[in-house]
Amino acid sequence: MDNINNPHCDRQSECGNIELCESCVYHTDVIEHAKGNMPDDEVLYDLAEIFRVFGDTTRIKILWLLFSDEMCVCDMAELLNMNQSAISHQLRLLRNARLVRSRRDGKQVFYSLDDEHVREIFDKGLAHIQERR
Amino acid sequence: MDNINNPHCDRQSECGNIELCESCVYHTDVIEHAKGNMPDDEVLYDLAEIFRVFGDTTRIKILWLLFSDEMCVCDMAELLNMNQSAISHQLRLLRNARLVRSRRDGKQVFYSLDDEHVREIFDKGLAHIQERR
DNA sequence: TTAACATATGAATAGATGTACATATGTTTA
DNA sequence: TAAACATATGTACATCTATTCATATGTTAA
Repeated sequence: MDNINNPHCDRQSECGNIELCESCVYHTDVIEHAKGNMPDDEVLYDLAEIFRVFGDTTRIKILWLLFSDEMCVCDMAELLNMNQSAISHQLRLLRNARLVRSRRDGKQVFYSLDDEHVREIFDKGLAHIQERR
Repeated sequence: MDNINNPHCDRQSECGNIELCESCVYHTDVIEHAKGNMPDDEVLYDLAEIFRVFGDTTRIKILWLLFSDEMCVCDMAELLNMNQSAISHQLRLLRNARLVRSRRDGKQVFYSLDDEHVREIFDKGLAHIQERR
C-alpha cells in the first residue's frame, strides 16, 4: 500500500476541506479504487432506508408476527400490547418499504410479508447477533 | 381460522387496554401460535439494534468502503467528504455492534469488516431494493 | 340511513440520533 | 523532551422519529 505524505493534494479542487487536504496522509491507491466502485448515492440512501425500517423493535416484532401468519392490525396491537394507532403508523412505514402488503377483508385489514427477502434479511441479522454471544 | 367475537376476553387479565379487550374481534388461534413462538424481547431488541446501525447513509458508505480494503479514518473522511470527528463517532457505533474492527499502525487506525455477515446482510438489503425497481 | 367497528392519518410531543466544535489521548519524529 | 499528527470523545444542538390523542375513512349490520 502506498503511503504518500502529500502536502500538495492533487484532489484539492474536489475537496471541501482545505485544511484536511493540506495535512493528511493519503493512501491514494486505496482511495482511487474505492472511488471507482462507489455505487450511486441514491442506491446507498435506499439501502440505508431499508435497514432503518428494520431498525426498530416494534417493527421487528411486527415482522416476526407475520412470519407465522398473516395478521390483522387488531391482533398485532393485542399481541404487542400497543396502541392500534402506533401499529398502524409502523405498518405504513413497512408498507412503503414494500416489506409487507395488506388485504382488506370486511372491516379488518390483514398484513403479510411482501417477499422472501424480508425473512432472509431478518435471518442474516439473527445469525450475526447469535454468533457474537 | 377462528374468528371469535369475544366480549368477555379470556386474556383480559394480561391486557393493559380494557377497552380494546372488550371490543376487539380476535383470531385466538393465530394469537396463541404467535405467542408461543415469540423470541425473547432481548433478542428482538438486539436484532433491531443491528439493523439500526446499518440504517444510516454515512455508516452504509463506510461499510461499502471497507468491502474494498481496510482503510484508515483519514481516508474515509476524505472519500466521504466529511469531518474526521463525524466518521470516528460512526466508527464507534460500528465497532460496538461488532460490524468492524480496528488495528493501529503508528499514528493511524485501520478499520476492516469484522465478519462475513456484514457483507451478507448488505447484499440481502441490496437484493430487496433492486428487485422492487 | 345510522350505529358500531376496524383501520388510517394529521398534529403534537418527548426522546433519540447525527454532526460540528473543542479538546483529550496516543504515536512518531525532531 | 516538545511539536506535529491521527484518532477518539464530551458537549451542544438541530433534526428525526416513535408514540399518543383526536379524528377521518371505509365497511358491515341493523
